Amino acid sequence: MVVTIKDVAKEAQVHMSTVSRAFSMPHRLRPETRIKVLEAARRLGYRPSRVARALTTGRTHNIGFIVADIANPFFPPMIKAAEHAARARDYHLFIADASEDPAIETELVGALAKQVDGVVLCAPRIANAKIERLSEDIPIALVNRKMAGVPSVTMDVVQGARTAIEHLLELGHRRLAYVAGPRQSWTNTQISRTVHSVAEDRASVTVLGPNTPNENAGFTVADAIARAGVTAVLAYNDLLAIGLMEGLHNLGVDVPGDVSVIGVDDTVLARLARPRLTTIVVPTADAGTSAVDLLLQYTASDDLAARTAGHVSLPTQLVVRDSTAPPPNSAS
Amino acid sequence: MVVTIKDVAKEAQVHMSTVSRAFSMPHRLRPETRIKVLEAARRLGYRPSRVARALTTGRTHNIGFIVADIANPFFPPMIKAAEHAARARDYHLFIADASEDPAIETELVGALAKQVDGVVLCAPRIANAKIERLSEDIPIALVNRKMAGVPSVTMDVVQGARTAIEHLLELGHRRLAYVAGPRQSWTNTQISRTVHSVAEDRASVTVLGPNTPNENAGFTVADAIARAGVTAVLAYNDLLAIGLMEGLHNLGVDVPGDVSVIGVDDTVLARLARPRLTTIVVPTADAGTSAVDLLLQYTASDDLAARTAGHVSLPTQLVVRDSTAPPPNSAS
DNA sequence: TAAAATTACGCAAACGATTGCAGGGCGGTC
DNA sequence: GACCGCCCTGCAATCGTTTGCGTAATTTTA
Repeated sequence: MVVTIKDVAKEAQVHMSTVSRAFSMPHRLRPETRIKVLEAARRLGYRPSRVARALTTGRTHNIGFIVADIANPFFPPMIKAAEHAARARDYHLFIADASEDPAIETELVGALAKQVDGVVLCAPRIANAKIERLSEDIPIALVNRKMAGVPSVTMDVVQGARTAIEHLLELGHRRLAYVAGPRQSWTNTQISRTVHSVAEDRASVTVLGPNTPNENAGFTVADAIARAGVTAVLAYNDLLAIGLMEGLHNLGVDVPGDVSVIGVDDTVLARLARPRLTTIVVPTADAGTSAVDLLLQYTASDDLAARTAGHVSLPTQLVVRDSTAPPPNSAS
Repeated sequence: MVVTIKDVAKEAQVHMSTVSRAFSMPHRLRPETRIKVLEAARRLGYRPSRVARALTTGRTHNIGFIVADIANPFFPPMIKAAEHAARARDYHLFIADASEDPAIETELVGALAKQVDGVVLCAPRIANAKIERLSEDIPIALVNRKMAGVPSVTMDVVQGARTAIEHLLELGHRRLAYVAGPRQSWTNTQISRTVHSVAEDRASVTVLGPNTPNENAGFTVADAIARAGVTAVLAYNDLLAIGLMEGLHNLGVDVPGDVSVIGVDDTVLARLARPRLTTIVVPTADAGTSAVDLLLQYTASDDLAARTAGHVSLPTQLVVRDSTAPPPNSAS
């Protein structure tokens, strides 16, 4: 029913191995036989079986791509870019959604391991130690996490958070809050540290969290923010920030009149929200592309000892919109 | 390096075939040997190779999932649901992004065909005839397209569009516009027809398009809308609607004061946009789940003749928010 | 033009599982 | 107590490629 290499061999009156070579090492064939084979293949509509090929070569030409939550608008552009990059190199992408759960995440790399050449973990929620262990079984590349010996791409959120806080300080804010994300998130740690170190003795900072990074959690935390007596807040991501803004609006707290809000990611939502959200732009698409590049580059060398784990750090920047303003009584 | 069925066989002192059976047909084994094997497998950390298994059985336990544009917020919830549904049945998902291009879409199913048991085409942009041809090579399930002999799930957008238009008519609008989506989109055809048939002699309807279904296109079309002298518009999807609203705002046209706008999909964006977008809610997640269910059910029977292509139609409904109001001089 | 070097291609053994077939052991029946 | 049948497990072919090895064919070199 399906046409195999053997059919092509018969059609072209050569041996299977010659057909195989016509595809994988064309230059080792006499031009006329190569043409004869390719012609026969075309005639029969032959497509090599990637499965069979994978079995002998040990390379599936597939990549696993695990994200915390596909529905979080932070990820789709990254997935899209990664998928295109992979395809350009004749790779295909398995997508899996870990539902923000470390256990599922771990399980997923195990499940995928046998049918991919490597997996990229996006914003992983699992511990470094476990990643280390997993990466002994299968090449792993990380997005938004940094680990020695593991290829990774991070977004320089420290830089972004620094300018964000400086922005708030310049506006005159002295009582800040950080609405934290998931505890296991590397980005969360980075931002949190930066907020503290930049504010230092120039402003107080209250931390609220950890939170699941979605709008609901943001909405819920609004109450605590209102009571915390802060005039500005940086949220772990846009989703939390937007939920928070809704929550505050709901409580009659004006943004940015009473409280300024800054998000992170610059997802589509940020421009749309009212007030338009001041946020930190992160290059998600670039991250997706770089991640598959690094992974492929890492898996390229066959002897494991020689493997070199590249790292790339992507710049971020603050985009000021309408959700930030001077604190309430700064005019008085 | 990797542990194979042979290693387990040696460890458990049985033949490979016994190991194989311990997994695929446990009941055919004496309990003690089964335990012995499973125990050995566990000790060695054995995981069957899905690749090798695929080669003999002919079933990869993978599904291809092709969407027009991952970055369109319409798709992520669908992908997420589909991925979860697939995983629950021990299937994995290949995601591919066709970039709204029929040629790429066709190419993708070809590329994926050899390593999946079937592919679901979401909101396909390719012609029926071609789908028909493709589905001879590989089982296909459709989302938002209906074809005899091909499993499919559609969202009853006719129902949704009807109520949307009725809503506008009730508000008093008499000059309507439909901002069309991609020509090849089945949904687009459905909506367009419905708009005409419902409006009929109760209102005029201008069609603008086709358009690529993104915000940019919506923004661009604003000018034409402003000039068309219409008081209400239904857009092919939320993206177009939101872009249009921005464009109108930019031209000093008030929504909904001067022009009412309705979208389709109820993506996250609809609630966030200002004014909040009146739109047609479509059950994307259900569609994702149903699609893989139908596909798997379709591929279940081995003899092709007996295959039966199921179809499910999912209900939609209008959610009225702030982007619709009576036409301008209805008060005068 | 014969020997040497190279090239082109066939042969067959993998890769890691599944599965129809068959044989050995054991219990039940007459 | 011999025979029949079932249950359990081993044997080996198979899925569709790749690839090291060898040999025949061709080209290069002297």
